[in-house]
Amino acid sequence: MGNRYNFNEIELKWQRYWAQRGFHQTKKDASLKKFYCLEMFPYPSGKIHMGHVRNYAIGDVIARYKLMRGFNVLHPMGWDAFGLPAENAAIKNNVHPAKWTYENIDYMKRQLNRMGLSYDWNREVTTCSPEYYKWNQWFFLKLYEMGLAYKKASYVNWCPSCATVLANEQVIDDKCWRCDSIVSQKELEQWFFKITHYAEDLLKGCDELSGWPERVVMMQKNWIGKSKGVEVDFPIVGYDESLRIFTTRPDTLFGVTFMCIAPMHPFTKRLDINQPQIEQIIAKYGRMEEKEGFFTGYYAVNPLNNEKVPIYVANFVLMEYGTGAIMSVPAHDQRDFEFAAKYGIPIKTVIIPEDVSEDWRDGLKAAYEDEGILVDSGDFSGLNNDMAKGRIIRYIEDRGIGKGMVNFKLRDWGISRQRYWGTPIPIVYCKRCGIVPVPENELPVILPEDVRFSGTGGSPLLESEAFLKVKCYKCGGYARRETDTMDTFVDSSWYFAAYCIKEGFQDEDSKEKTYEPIDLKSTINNEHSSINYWMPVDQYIGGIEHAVLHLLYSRFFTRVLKELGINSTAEPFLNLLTQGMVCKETYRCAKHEWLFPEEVKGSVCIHCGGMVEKGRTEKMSKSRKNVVDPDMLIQRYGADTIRLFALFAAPPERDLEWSDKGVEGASRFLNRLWTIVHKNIKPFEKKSLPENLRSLLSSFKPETVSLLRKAHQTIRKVTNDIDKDYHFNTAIAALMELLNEISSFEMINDEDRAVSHFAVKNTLLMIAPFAPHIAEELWEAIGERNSIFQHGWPVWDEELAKDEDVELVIQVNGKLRAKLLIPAGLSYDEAKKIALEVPKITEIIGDKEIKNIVVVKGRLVNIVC
RNA sequence: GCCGGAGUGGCGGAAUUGGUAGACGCAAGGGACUUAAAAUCCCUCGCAGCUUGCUGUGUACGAGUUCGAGUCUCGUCUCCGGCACCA
Repeated sequence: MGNRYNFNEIELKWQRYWAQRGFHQTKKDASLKKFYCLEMFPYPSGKIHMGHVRNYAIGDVIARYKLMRGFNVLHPMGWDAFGLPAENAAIKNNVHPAKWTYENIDYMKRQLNRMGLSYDWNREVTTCSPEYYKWNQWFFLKLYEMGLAYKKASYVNWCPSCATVLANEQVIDDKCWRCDSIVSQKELEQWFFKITHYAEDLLKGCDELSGWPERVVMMQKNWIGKSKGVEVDFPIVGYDESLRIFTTRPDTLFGVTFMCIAPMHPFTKRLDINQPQIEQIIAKYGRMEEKEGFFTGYYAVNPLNNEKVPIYVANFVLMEYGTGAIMSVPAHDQRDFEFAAKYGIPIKTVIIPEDVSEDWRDGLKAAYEDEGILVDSGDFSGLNNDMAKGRIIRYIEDRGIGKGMVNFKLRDWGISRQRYWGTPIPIVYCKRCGIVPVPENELPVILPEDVRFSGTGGSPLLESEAFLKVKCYKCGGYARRETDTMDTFVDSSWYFAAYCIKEGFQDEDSKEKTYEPIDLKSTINNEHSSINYWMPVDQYIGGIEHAVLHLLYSRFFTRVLKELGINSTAEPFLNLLTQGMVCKETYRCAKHEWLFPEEVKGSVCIHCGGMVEKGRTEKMSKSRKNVVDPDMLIQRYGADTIRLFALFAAPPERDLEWSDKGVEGASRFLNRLWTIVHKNIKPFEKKSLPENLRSLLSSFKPETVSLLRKAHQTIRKVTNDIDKDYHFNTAIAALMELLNEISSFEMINDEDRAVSHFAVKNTLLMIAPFAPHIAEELWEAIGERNSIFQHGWPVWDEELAKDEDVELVIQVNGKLRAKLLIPAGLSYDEAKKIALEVPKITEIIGDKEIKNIVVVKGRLVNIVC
């Protein structure tokens, strides 16, 4: 590697330079245009992985670019530091979660700095520190006051392996999102945040998320899941009560042939119903393979046509949605159809297709769920079913047997976790006073450190007498502390606001005073607060895996912030970039499962000699043995190369296939840049372009003009590519093209040297956000004094970027037949004339009659004959 | 099943409002330098055919609109992602 540049030396040099000068700190001047660039903060698991590298490289380019564009840039970083792995490590290695976590943070912070990321570390937040989680507790109290935090007994998702409760969002295919264990149902007393209070608003807000990827917005909408319908009461025969159901299909009410209630519906306990059968259904809950149920022995009356219909218990009816009871219309609902077929329940058609020519009534094989005309539906017969919906709802409301209703799939957010390493919930239980919140001035409730980690399940907090025993804040009597901690998603639901405030004052008039690092209280009703200055986040960057969980919770919390008068906007993230995964090819052998590439010789497993099958490229993961270690790469190629490759190999939102050879390519490019600049440092001493450049242009040799033009075109292209959807890959490609032209350019006279210098200077400026260290170093080498980032982003001259000659494409009947260079700006008629004079074209046309000639100015002529 | 997104060389990927398909990079082949290798530099590179410069063909498949379609419309297939008994 003889003449390669010493990246290690220069990268450390500039990292020191930036750090010593506080280069990445924000300016405390509220009159400046701000740009808040945020990447999802990592969980301090030990080391950073390639996904982090990609995420943070993308964010760093944006932050540095905006800095060069003159924005006051907030680019912070922190640690999502509470969570289960720390506790598991404690059990396994007998090390306290705090120690484990902070050591990991130290290591990872060094790694991030080694990448040359432009973070303002003064604003670093660590969620497991009391200065941070105090405010989680403060939020809890506020939500409790607002009636948005409450406790209730409910069936919850229970992961037996993690010994904790999971939110609905954390259950994937009936399995724990973290450990893949089958999740069961367990009845527990839990704290909930009433996110459903904002269901309508969160849904409406989706329309404002124009800076988000469409599919993420769609996923949020689906998750909130609004449906409009009607609730109707069906009187139970021989009983003084009604069964209330919810339906979105009031138009099918006349086709009801049975009813279904959830196994956990209150009626199943109140009425005399076969309990063992219910138990059986509940046991299989969550893992049901087919529709099952049984007849309760009771009947209900359809209030619309007074028909008597049987009531079933059915496993597919959810207690948590609607009323926990449904009307069943097998003719027009596939699910009901299957249930009816299985249990021999009659099917009654009430909607027929408008085109009745087919035999719609005979041998129905599936439910008819499309539009049509109502039949056998009393006064509503003959109506279009869609129109009938509204009328039937009105009829129901007029008769007082039900009312129009909106339902959401979104459930309240269960935040209780039976774990140690999280924020203690600031509540005590008093025999006399019941649930008593910890008063605000007693915060934070500190997580005790002197606990043991046995690993036998259950929270270690239960064993800490000092923590557990407490005086009631109301009556002074004996009380017990809540031992559950909060879901760690609470921590990440507002950290973006914490960054804003960590540094304190924004301007002198502000009444905001930061007596402690994150004082949310001081910002209440202060429109000049730093939160209001920096929020919302202008660009948020992270993985698609948070499309519902974290992003939805953050939107919820930001609404609470707004209600508290802390923040003035309801939406936290203006623009969202969801970067793709980092993938790599995999290898597997029949005996030894997944293999590291080193374990494959030729196409044979080195352990057993068996044939190795090349697996698909998959997301890098330890289990697939296809990870590459960022430390190793930085050691071998330097941070600039890794960053450049991660940005060049694919557009940010797409998956990136890792390629060792591709990294070599990026490295080659930077080395080429290095040698070309160094080769030319002497000639560059004669450097400035003449003032009257344009008038001199005609005296320059064509190559010189061409390089000048290329430089201006590249500035235009790179700027547009970054501004428009962050197309870094094509921006880098354009810079490569420019460097190719610079390298083949021969300098003969002073103006050549000046133009070449101009091209190099701008190449460095444009490469700076991508590969900041080498850019700084070469910037210095060509004689510039200040940091390259203090220089503004280059601007192009539209005149100089204009092509002199353009290639005119001549088509005959849409087929490419000739190309020739013509001066730019020729008129239609001139272009036409030139095209018709090309010998080859006249030959092709021959004596055919020309029917039409289409001219696209400066591009092509199409002769139709 | 429903809702999204995507299909372009050996590979990653480029292609403004429809206007030269394959930018840039990787891999491959050839050459220069070298005792040799590495590094570097130069040339070739969608496929097929031959007269080596041209002709034909080509963006998952089939139609259509258009002077002209990777791009627009309809249909089909495949892949990926999300939701999945939500009444």
